[in-house]
Amino acid sequence: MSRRSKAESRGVSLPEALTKAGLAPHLVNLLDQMPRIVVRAELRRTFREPGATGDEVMFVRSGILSKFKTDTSGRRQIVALRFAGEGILPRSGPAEYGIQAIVPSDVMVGRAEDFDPIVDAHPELQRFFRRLIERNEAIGYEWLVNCGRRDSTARVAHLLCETAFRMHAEKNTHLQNPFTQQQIAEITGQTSVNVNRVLADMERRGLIRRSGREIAFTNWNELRRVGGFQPNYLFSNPRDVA
Amino acid sequence: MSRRSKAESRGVSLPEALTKAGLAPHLVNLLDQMPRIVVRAELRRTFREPGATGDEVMFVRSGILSKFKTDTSGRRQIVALRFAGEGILPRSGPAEYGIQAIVPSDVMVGRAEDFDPIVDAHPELQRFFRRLIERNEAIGYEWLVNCGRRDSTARVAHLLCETAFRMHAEKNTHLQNPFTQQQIAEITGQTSVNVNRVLADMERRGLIRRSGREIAFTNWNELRRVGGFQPNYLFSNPRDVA
DNA sequence: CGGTTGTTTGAACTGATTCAATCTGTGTGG
DNA sequence: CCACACAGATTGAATCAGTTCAAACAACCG
Repeated sequence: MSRRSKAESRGVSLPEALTKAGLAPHLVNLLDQMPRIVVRAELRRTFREPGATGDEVMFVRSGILSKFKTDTSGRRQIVALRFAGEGILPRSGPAEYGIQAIVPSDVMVGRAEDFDPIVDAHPELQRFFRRLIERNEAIGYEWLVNCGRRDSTARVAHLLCETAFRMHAEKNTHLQNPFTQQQIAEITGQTSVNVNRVLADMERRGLIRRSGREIAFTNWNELRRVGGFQPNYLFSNPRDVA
Repeated sequence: MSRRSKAESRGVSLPEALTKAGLAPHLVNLLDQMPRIVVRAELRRTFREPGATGDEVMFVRSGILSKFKTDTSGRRQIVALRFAGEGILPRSGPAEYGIQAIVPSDVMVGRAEDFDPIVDAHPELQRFFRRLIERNEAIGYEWLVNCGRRDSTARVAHLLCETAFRMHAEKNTHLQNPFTQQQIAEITGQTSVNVNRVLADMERRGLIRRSGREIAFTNWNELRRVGGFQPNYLFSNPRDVA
């Protein structure tokens, strides 16, 4: 029973997510009535290969998807994450990146040919999705700062803070950490060995406490400071910035 | 005479750029008739502060603009570039990044309130700008791979290749390098001291030859290989991929 | 139980930073 | 035309953060 309840109670429905993001009810309905299928993205299996055509809309009902690219020497870099309630818009050509699940995920997949006409017909929808795109752009820029300018501890700290925010971890006291250390390495541009040492160090310094995958934030403010985490960039709507 | 001809002959007109990017003539005209001003972005002066409202469209007539962010400890990271013929679309809220010129640049600035209604009214324009946005996204992802996964030599080599492409350097034989070593460092996430050593090393290895700011590609293929540069991500239109 | 995935640890090494000094080219004003 | 200022490029030495390689350990699952 526990597995089933986890997969479903944790899920985010499409209308729920769209409404919370500020979309008007009649437009929510319009999108909700689009034909689509629900696909399970399994662990350790590539969901979409790099180069796959981008003629799909995706919505993450539960779990987490990652976009990744692979260096010529085969080293993998995760370039974006999509948490439950977030999505991936269609592209006009093939995607340069692949898609893989971080944890087993339920993904709603619709066709671009159904999606695009609806959006074309409603300027309000265009503005809505433009805001989401802007948010993703802002996150990408922040990740570049993370990889380019922060040291290894700060990078991990920043990722933990961002993840807690995007997963709506309750009051930032603890986080059911979804990542393996290898995945943290692939996001923050380092090796899993070093991630391990960084996490151990953060625990020694009293920033977090770990038991299994669960991470307790024993000193949230200090963790934010260490990671240089300023959550402004995560709010797609200017109204939301406190 | 040489200075004047450089500033003007190198400039890219808006209709020229839009047409080349595949936009239909009547839509090119529509955008070209928008009210706008031309502003000179000076060197070493911030053109737009981080947090400035994003209610402007910009088009780079000549020169290069950079988007940058600053870490909490004050270290600067350049997160995107806009070469002549490229632009910056309006945003719904304040921008998280600042804008600064890499070299003195002429920028056409229009108002979002003039721009948005035109785009709203023409689905073809929406598709057009969506493709440009997708291209910028792809470049951002590639930069993440660069910072996260490649060593310092590869990062610089990759940047040089990308710059040669985006500046349409003739047949990839040489490049009027627009960057200071400090700027290369701010793009590739390292220190200017190391960039200096990397460039010297690349010259020693016969990949490039330098005289002043001019860089000659003495071994373009090897430079590409070292930088892991696969230019696919730079083509906004799938047709263009050779 | 055996197999697999992920975590932890150690030791050696290396790539990149830091700090500091020097050098070069260019533009400015006297 | 020279002196000076200034931005940028170059170099050296010391240090350090992060990688690499290798091995051991823990947890989980069929």
